[in-house]
Amino acid sequence: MARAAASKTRTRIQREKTELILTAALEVFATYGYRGSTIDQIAGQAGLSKPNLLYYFDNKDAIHSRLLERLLETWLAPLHALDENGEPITEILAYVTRKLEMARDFPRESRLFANEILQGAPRILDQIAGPLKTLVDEKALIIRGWSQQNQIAPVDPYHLIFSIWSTTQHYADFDTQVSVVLGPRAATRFDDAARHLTDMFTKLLRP
Amino acid sequence: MARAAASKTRTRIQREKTELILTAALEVFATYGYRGSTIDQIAGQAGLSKPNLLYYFDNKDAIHSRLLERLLETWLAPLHALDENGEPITEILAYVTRKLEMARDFPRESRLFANEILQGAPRILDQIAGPLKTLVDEKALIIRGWSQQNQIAPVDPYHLIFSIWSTTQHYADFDTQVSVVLGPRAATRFDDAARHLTDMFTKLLRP
Amino acid sequence: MARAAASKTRTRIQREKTELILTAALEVFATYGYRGSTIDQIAGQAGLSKPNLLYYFDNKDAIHSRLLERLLETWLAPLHALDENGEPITEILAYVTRKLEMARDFPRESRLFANEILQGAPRILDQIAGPLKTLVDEKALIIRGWSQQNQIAPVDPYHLIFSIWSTTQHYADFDTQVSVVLGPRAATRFDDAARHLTDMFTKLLRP
Amino acid sequence: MARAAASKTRTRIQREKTELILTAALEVFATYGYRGSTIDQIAGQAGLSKPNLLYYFDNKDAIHSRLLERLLETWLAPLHALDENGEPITEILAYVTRKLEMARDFPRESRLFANEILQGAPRILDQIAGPLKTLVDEKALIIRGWSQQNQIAPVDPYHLIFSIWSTTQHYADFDTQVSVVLGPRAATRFDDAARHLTDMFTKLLRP
DNA sequence: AATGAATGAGTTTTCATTCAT
DNA sequence: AATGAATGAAAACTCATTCAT
Repeated sequence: MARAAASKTRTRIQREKTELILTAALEVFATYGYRGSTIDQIAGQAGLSKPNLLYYFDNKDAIHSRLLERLLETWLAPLHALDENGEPITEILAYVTRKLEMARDFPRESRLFANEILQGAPRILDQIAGPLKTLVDEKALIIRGWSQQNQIAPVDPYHLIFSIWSTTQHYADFDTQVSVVLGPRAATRFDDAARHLTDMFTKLLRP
Repeated sequence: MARAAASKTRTRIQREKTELILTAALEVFATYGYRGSTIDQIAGQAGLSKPNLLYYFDNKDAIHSRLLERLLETWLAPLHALDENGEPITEILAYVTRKLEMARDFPRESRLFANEILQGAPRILDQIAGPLKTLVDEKALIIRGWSQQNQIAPVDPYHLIFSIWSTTQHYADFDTQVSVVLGPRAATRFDDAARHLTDMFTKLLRP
Repeated sequence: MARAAASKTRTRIQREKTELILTAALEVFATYGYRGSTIDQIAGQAGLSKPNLLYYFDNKDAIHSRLLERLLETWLAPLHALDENGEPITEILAYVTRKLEMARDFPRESRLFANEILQGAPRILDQIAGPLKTLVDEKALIIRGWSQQNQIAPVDPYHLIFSIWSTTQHYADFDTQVSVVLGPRAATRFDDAARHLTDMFTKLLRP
Repeated sequence: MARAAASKTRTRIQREKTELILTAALEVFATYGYRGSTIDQIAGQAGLSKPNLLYYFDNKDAIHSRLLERLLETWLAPLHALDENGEPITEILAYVTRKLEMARDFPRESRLFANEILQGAPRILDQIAGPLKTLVDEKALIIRGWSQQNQIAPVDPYHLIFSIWSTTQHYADFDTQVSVVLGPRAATRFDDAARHLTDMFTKLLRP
């Protein structure tokens, strides 16, 4: 009844513990997937007891859902920032760069998202079909506009976006493979990737 | 001991049932991940009883491992086929096309692989570090050669390969998202993707 | 229906296979106990398939019971041979020697028996309460007679028999411990034991 | 992880339940052997639910191992007490008596040990080869000394110790048989055994 | 006789969740 | 807020036994 999650006023401690748990859960879920993660693992990672963790969240699913909710905001921010009034190629390349920086700085978020989509997005299909699709449609329209006005080469805006997503997220989601394949060269993988992707998308879009 | 899996001579039934199980397991593992899948699910999918399934495979892990073993062969075949003596751009575009066809025709294999890498490749790290890396190194050398001889534009062969992998596999691994975002346009997603990717990689590689 | 075990006429092959199975089962049961042994293990040891083994014996219990049945005959033979008309001390010492030889030559039989008694003799209580007790009572009477006629020192015949059983069987049942404790001296353990036990029972019985 | 068994500070309940479980497990393991015992049986005997029992011990083997660990201390105590400076025959007879009392008062411990050795001591071979052998070697030296100084008759100290172990433990390990054979006389079996064994070892050792 | 195939009934263990304090 | 204790439901095997050929 008096669950922390339910009360509207949060104490500082409640907020801190909630964050602590979410951070731990992100780490665990991103590595082992939802079913592969146990509450024990998350509690251990957070330095809490299992029942104490469940004092802050109703159940395992609630933690996961909260993570996914927040995720989408962060996730869509770089695309949000794509400015209709900016210089088209600059805007798109900046978007590529931001996405790649996210892969570098938030790989666990990327993997959490990948895990979820891979399994058929059982928990965030609504968000995909709602906010995400809406935003993509909106930005696709802008890109199509640029294309029609010959500011960039003709390109299918949706598949362009998919290419940006996949190439950048690859460095987070498939990092294990990337690092092994690159061997010692892996140290500079993000810089090398930035150069490569900038080159690739520049050539693609130059009218 | 006297497990079917251990005997050297396989009867027809053994071969059939083994295939049946692997097919069912691929479906289940690709959808729910290793930990998220149960032997019961796989047995159900295969139309067998659980103990009967375990008559053919020693345990859950053995099924998964067998799938991954086979997978790598199929997985590397398109890259294997990249011919040093072919016309460079044609060869690379053909590789893109083959990879995209695999994403279309074997999406479950793609997701099985993605699931495994996402979790840190606990079960196939050896294969990644061994055969896969060896093959990539070999083909990267070829691509670098083409590049140095100006047959294709200068390009980092490793990151080129990553881009090909990620953009094509995206249509299998993130199909849920792709389909939702494209809505009715999803019907032609593979053809549209082929056009888009061919365009993109052509522009990237043209000297 | 046409079970081999049920038919009265046995072919040579049937007899041979039956023996083969019993030998294998003795080995396995003696080492792992009844519950710790599996039909697979026994079949493996015998070089037969599981169903083939069960063609000769109705079930696991039947094999075990048959072993125990036979065992008792062998087991009681040395005591049977104790001759009322022999020289008392000689007779008893000869009995000790025969028992020790059995521990040396048939350790698996000894352990099978020990396992069974340890668990409360669920399967051979009848044999213990019947033939075994009858025989012991009979021989105890003889020993008591010798004792009363001063041919041997006064001794409780039952506890004498228990002492003979325990000291000799110890070398089979606790062989693991005996061998470890004796270390290199273990090689001569049966000869040393013979000397020691002969000495001990001689001193005990000398009037 | 957060298993009760792993935490260092034990609450009262933890200590009590742990004892409760070990007592129950001793009863069950001693009767049915390791493989013949189920966690269900032990939980039932202890009046706990199966998962609750597994809250205190990681698994079946952990319970068994703990029992065996403790056992050895108890088991070796009587031999430990054999005093080099005492009167030799008195010391050895006192040892016989203590061992017989243990067979009477702790028959389940005796059977647990016997079960383990019978199976080849898979779980306590180290303890046998280590502490047990060390102690036996030490005491054998003392006995040999007594023997050489003619304080007791010449005797192989190792085989003497085996005789003491086997004759006394027999009343615990083979109690089923002993009781059936003795019939009504079984009531006084430990007193009769004490008299018999005292007599036997006295005669053996008197110089 | 012999064996590949199949299964029901356990048995061990895991784990999310709840209870009591 | 926090935690030790407890549990039901599931999941991964195991194994004696039967079936079909």
